[in-house]
Amino acid sequence: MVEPAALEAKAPESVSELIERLDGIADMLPKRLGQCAEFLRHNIHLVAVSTVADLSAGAGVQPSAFMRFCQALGFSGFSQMQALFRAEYREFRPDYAERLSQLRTRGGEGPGWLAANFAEAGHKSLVFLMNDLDSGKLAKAAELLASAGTVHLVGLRRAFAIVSYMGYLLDKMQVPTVIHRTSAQIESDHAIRPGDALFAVSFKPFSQETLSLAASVADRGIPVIGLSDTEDGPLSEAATVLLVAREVDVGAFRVPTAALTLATSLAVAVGQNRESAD
Amino acid sequence: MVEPAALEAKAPESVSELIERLDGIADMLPKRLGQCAEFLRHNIHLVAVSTVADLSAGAGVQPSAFMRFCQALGFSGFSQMQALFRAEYREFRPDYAERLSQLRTRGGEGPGWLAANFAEAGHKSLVFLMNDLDSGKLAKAAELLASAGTVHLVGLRRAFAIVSYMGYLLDKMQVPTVIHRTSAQIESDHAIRPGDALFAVSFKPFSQETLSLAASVADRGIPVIGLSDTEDGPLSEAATVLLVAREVDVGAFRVPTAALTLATSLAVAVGQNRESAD
DNA sequence: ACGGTTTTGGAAGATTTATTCTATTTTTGC
DNA sequence: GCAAAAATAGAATAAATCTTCCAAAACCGT
Repeated sequence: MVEPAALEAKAPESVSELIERLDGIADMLPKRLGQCAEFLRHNIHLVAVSTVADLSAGAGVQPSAFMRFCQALGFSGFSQMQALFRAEYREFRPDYAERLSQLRTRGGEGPGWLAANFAEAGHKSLVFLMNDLDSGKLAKAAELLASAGTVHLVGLRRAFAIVSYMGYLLDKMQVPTVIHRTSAQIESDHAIRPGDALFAVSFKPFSQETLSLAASVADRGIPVIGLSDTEDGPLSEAATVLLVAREVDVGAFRVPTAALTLATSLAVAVGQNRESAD
Repeated sequence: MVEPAALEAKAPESVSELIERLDGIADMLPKRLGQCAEFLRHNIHLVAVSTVADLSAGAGVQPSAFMRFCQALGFSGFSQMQALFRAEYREFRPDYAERLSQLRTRGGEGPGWLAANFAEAGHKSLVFLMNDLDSGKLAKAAELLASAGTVHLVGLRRAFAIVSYMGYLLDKMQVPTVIHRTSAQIESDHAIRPGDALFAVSFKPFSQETLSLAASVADRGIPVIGLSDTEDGPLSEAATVLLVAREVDVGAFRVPTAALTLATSLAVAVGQNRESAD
């Protein structure tokens, strides 16, 4: 490889910059260096805590190849690249770990300890969300809801909080929205008309009412967007698009962090889609 | 220092275990080793990405002192201790960074990008929560709610999702609970009686209805536990205990991740307090 | 204040880890 | 299919990092 001196002259100064460059040159990299790029793409977080030997082994190349890869990225060597990741790491979690471990060890019970556990579970849930998220599905869901006349929301028990927050957001963005099954049985299913869409939220153990509403609406050919904590639950049959948000439990309890994050993203996307359509 | 051979024989096998041992021996450590312990307590997250030279400099001691410190903890040396942290690091963020950066760099808009931003904001909110959390206040709040006859909840607009999830949890744990201001104005403030307690949630811009309910209840000498996104808002006057959960915004929007996590912790703590009181 | 014990600082030694070099293989252009 | 260029593997070298050692200092009980 001939290095285009002018172009690669300076090393990336942040991880984002690095990834940008990585994507830029990934296609024109020779075989072994390509392996390095591929491996890095999927294991970029390992750089901060690994040696070249580890990483090159992971990528299935010789240490020297990985070395050349670092230089192709514009670094003087591996160490300079690693320094970037270590710096970012130090910044990203100021002293959360400290706080967490203090709360965790001091006693091992009490509300503070609980909060620490829920917070840690929340972190993990968000990680899972980002790993599993199918942004194509999310985009499709946003599209369906954006083109609906009225957005109908349904979700009971633990799912109700999700639905109510989504209702709040949609209303704030002036999207016509109705939350179903709140007070008694007043809201008739017939309020959901062709041209509308239904957003149904249900987690294990599924609430029969939500499922049957989703099923009957789907039968009438109206789009149903589902949100659940599993791919293959009963919602998957009725739903045109099924979004999944797994949560990490703390004992018998959970905070629906991932679901709420996903639902909020969806609501905002719907609002933006509508706006640009006007 | 004489090492009590039998006791310190084996090295900690997890970070929690390490911290436990650290707290156990912290008091009986000589000066320099004590400095190491103190520094580690506050910068424990640095171990994964630093050298002994870095850490010993941070603690203000010689590298050899830090070395002895590691051994006092039961490790063969610094490397063994560091391996622990690196292993935990690898687990804790599987490949979230990868996912995030992919979504972040690919395009820079669309629902997937939104979700990535909200997820990142969620992480930060949880970090702030753990840093700012006053576990004494949280315990006090749990105590007040646990000793109340009926727990009354109020929160409108964006706060309603928090309140409804908390209501769900408390109900599930058989704590007598009422959510106020849902359907019309039917629920009279007079339903809140001496011996009860009110949990009021309100974020900027504050909802007048929530505030006035909280104020009138507080006037009658009934405990009010507040949850807000700021320390010095109008809720601080009425509230016996005020909990704070700051959230990181994404543009004009936010996911109430921290507030929901805090509220859930509180609800579970209340449930546990009640149970043990029965 | 003294002798024994513990702790410390600094430097020397051992080990791991990063980096470079070169012969060999693979690819590329013609 | 051949020559030139590029890329690679593996070993050799250089650098950094960890670890041990020991003389000097601080501490402690008497």
